[in-house]
Amino acid sequence: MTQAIRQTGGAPGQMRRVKIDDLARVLKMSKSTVSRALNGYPDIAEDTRQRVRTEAARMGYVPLSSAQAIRTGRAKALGLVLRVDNFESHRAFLTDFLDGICRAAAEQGWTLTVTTALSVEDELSAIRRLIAERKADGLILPRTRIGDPRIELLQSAGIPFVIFGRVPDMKDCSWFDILGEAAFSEAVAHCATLGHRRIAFVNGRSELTSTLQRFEGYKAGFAEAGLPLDPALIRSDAMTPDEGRRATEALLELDDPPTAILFAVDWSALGAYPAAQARGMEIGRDLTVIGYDGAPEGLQVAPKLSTFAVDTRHAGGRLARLLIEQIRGGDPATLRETARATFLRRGSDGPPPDIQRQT
Amino acid sequence: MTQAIRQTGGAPGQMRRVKIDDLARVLKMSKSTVSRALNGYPDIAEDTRQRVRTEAARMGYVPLSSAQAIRTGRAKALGLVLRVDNFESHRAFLTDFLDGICRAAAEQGWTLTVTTALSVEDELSAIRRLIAERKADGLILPRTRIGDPRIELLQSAGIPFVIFGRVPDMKDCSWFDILGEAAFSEAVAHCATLGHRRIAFVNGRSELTSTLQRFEGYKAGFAEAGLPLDPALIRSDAMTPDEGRRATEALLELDDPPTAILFAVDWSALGAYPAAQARGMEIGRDLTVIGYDGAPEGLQVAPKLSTFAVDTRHAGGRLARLLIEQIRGGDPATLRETARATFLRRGSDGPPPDIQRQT
DNA sequence: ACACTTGCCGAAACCGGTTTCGGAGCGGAG
DNA sequence: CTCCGCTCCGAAACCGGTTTCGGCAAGTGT
Repeated sequence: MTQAIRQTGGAPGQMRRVKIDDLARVLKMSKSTVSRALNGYPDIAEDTRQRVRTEAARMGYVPLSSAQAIRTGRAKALGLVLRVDNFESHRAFLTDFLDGICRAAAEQGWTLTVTTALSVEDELSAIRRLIAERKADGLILPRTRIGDPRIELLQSAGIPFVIFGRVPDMKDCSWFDILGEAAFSEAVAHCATLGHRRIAFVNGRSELTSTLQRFEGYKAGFAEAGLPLDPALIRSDAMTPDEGRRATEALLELDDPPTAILFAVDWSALGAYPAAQARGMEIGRDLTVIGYDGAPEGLQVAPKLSTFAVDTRHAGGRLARLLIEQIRGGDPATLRETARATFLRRGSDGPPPDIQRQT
Repeated sequence: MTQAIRQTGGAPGQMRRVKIDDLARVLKMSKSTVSRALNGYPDIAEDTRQRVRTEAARMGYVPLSSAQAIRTGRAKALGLVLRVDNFESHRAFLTDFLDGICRAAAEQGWTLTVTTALSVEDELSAIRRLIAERKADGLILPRTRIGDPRIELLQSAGIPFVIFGRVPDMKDCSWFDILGEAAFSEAVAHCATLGHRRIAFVNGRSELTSTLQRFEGYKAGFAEAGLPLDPALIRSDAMTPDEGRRATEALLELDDPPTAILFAVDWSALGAYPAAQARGMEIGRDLTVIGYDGAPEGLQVAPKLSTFAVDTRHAGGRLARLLIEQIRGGDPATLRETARATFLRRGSDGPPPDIQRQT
């Protein structure tokens, strides 16, 4: 790969950029021909196109994206606004997620512009700024909430966007999502097969759409297993280990406590460990715990946390591709994809104590 | 704040952008006057400037950054390439770091373009791409390594950059850094004051410049305290809990084991907990452990990890400001800043067992 | 009253690309 | 031989800003 050729008489450090006029001059062609050749216009002879391509590569020509942007209206940049106020949230998955987006974007010559926000208003104004300056041609919306204001904003502004999650009654929305409901009905089925009958559920923050879906899966699992649903075994709004611990304690103090607890979030499932330990219970033997997310922290506890792993990198990649497709004119309603979380059975689940005694 | 006024006869959803010509027409001025008024040129009457400013705000005019970029050569974007291969690395600090950068950048109307990389070559080519397309006017380099190839690349390309860390003999480099050496000499002094004499040090990945600096601080602390340095008490390349655990085990198996262990990285300090537990030792009483980073995971263990907290958000903010300053023409050699980590005394440190018995 | 600044603004060039439009050159049909 | 259509390319307009340059009007000195 011989590229980035040293410029003629440039100063040693500060070598000048190769621009399209330079390329055209060397090729003895007009710059319009060069541009059209590079951009795949059909009215350019294949032979000419090849000559342009190779010379461009030899001279290390890279079009200035901002110059293209002004005419094409596309900055070839994706936008991502991260909420950093809810202290935990992404963290563990963030690098994977970003990597997935960036790789997929880079493949097509796109980049990612990120911004952070501390509140809803902050988030919306960040989005507005991004699109006003055209720092992004479209947006990826993580953590969709019920009645998400970002969606309304973007739809009314006519800006392409794709959401990580699903919104129920929303037309003209593109999305990628992990089927949380499938995971939790599978989790219930798994526990039922092991012999559990009292299976609790500790859900996450209730304004998120994913929370709703996971709960649906939990209920569907009970229906399929033919088990009765007990409202006392259902908690929500636990996102942290601390909240998970308190939820676990409350559940274990019931007259008829659960033998298995399903957590919508790994991070809160970690709170079950100190709670169980405090009561002299051993997780995996006296109490089954299953999480969701595939957080690496689940490997640091003993026994290791059984969980439904989400391929966040893959999700990021798919989201980026869907969004680019949409920006290029694809119909949002057809740009939808889902994937399943994969169950990682590790040490924190097993048959309930009464079954164990029988054997 | 009445902004984003509805356009004249635009379609309901797709309202048109206000461009500088629109603004000029409404103001009955030439667009060059408008531009110069907005950009603070001195040859514009103050009265005119005010009229332009208020009308711009009223109409919700935001200049198209890519259009400005083509003439000014500045995209008003900072670049950040994240290494995501070394599985841990940023993670816990990433959102804070990003937030710091984004807030500081946004204050001045700048944005952040991020890319990920899985290897050194990947990293360098990502940087090249960013600057070739001018997706970034300058770069922030986190995690500086000894003989960092990114620095050479950027210096020879004449691209502004600022490093999070310090490089010893490097001229014309701008940086922000936390004084790791100060933290570790303080840590040694703290332990010595508590009565410890055998104070071990478990350092991080040896190719990082910060690793070197923390070790310098450790040595300086011994010199100041008048204690003898024992090479047997010094380990390195521990970045994960697992590596931290193994290092701790090795240290505790010495004939004359340490009574305190200083870790260059919180994440590896967490490994001391299972190691101590396995030997029936209680951290904070039988063994003093002090970390560095201020990772939130340190709050999830018992006793809570004493550590030197780094304000990563602040670091990001300062880095962004220094870089913008440099892009605007500031001299890199003068754009340098450092800050100190603050010791958070929690539960994992205390006097050594022999002292405790005496009292 | 006259030249000479000075303050302030408009016209036009420019940045680096993309896209429209028209036309030269050529082959085949009539 | 002419006319037509097709292929392929160049000239020029264009995108939305910034910056240079020059000129008009008012103010100043004499």
